[in-house]
Amino acid sequence: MPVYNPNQSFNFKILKKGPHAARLGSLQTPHGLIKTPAFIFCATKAAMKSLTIEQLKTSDTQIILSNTYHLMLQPGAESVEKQGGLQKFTGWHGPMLTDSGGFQIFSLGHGNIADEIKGRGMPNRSKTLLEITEEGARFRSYINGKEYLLTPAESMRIQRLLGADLIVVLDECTPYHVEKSYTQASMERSHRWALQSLNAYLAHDNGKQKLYGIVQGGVYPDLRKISAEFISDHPFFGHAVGGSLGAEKQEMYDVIASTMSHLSKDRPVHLLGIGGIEDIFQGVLQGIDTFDCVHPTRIARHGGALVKPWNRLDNHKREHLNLRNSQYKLDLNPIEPDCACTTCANHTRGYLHHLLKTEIFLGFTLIAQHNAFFMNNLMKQIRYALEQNIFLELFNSWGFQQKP
RNA sequence: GUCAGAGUGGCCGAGUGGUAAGGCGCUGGACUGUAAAUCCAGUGUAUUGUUACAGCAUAGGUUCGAUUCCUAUCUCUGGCA
Repeated sequence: MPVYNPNQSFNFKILKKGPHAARLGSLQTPHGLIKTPAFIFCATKAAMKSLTIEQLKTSDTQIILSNTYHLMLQPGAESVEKQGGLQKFTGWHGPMLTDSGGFQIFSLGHGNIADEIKGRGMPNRSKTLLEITEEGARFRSYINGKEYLLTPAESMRIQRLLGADLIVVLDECTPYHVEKSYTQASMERSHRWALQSLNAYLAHDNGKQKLYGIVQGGVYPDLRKISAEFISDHPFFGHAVGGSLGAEKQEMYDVIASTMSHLSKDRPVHLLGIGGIEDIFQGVLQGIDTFDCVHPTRIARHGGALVKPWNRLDNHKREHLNLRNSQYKLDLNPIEPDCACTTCANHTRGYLHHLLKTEIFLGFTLIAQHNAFFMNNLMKQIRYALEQNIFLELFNSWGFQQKP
């Protein structure tokens, strides 16, 4: 595990170029080196749900992220700062990223992504996003009802106190079901917020953090071009691709492709919120360097274990097994026979099924550990393939076809 | 033995002279910058389904109609012997 080195500055190197826009790289931070392409696990409230730091290390995790919004409400940014910053607070001494709260401007107003895309709204839950103005976003705390105004400068201040290596500008993650005119106006406001974030960041720059600018523009190629060029034109350390990526996978891949074609090529690029297996392959092919997603850890808590295509018994549409299903009750196989994780080494599907049915937390932990190992191993294989010039062979061997 | 109370779907548990609420369980599904160990749907039998037939311990009875009222029986719980 890398140790914090204040003299170690940031840099991003492209070590090798792969097919299409794919690239192998390294991202140096004061808390350690991240080999890219890499996956960032979500420890939103400064904790990986159901996994310990030790278990994260065991599965070769490189970097985790936490969230400005959640930590602002509880325990408060000052509290984390007084306790030594996120790394000391969590016990994770490797690289970290914090999200700006921009996604909560979406999720606390519209619910989760699937619900918004499918038009299901937010059943049984009142909106705690009160309004979005030029100044920022006003929220009502779901903990104590107190109102908060999150502005670009405030997000930068909080992220500075939290102390992650990589931080991102405040933006609005645009929904799918809005008019193009809304997406455009939102994008333009996010651009203004990006500059305010950048200025606030530069005013207090202490060399310990680097800032990512976020590309918006929804599913519209012309807006993505404008946004990508805007972000590229300003001195952000890295770029992130955010906002609505569409309702279907092909639409997402098209949005990523059009965005990437207009971004400057020398900075690290993060794809916000994406972590499906195929999505990662397609993203890498388009030049994405880092990904983050709640999916591997969330589905683990719902009984979902990630599996490679050749280990899926019947349903090839889904990238995981639902171990709650009765078909696994007496299954003596591990989640995957060819997996080297500790869960697969020691436990059968039948046992994991039992843990899920009896609601023993260990079940979530064991599946989450498999999923964490799976994701890190996937990225490892991708990096190896890029290094050995066999990325497309790997890509094809997993059953994916190049899109678009 | 006697007195009292109680028997409702796989389980718990409402309920009432007009055809059994809600949980749990079970079976699936969803989940992509985490208000998510959450949410959604189905769950007596037969048919794709409208529908048909069962059904509130068991057997009778009263009634247009009984899970509800009456009688007997069985079982359980508690008190007294």
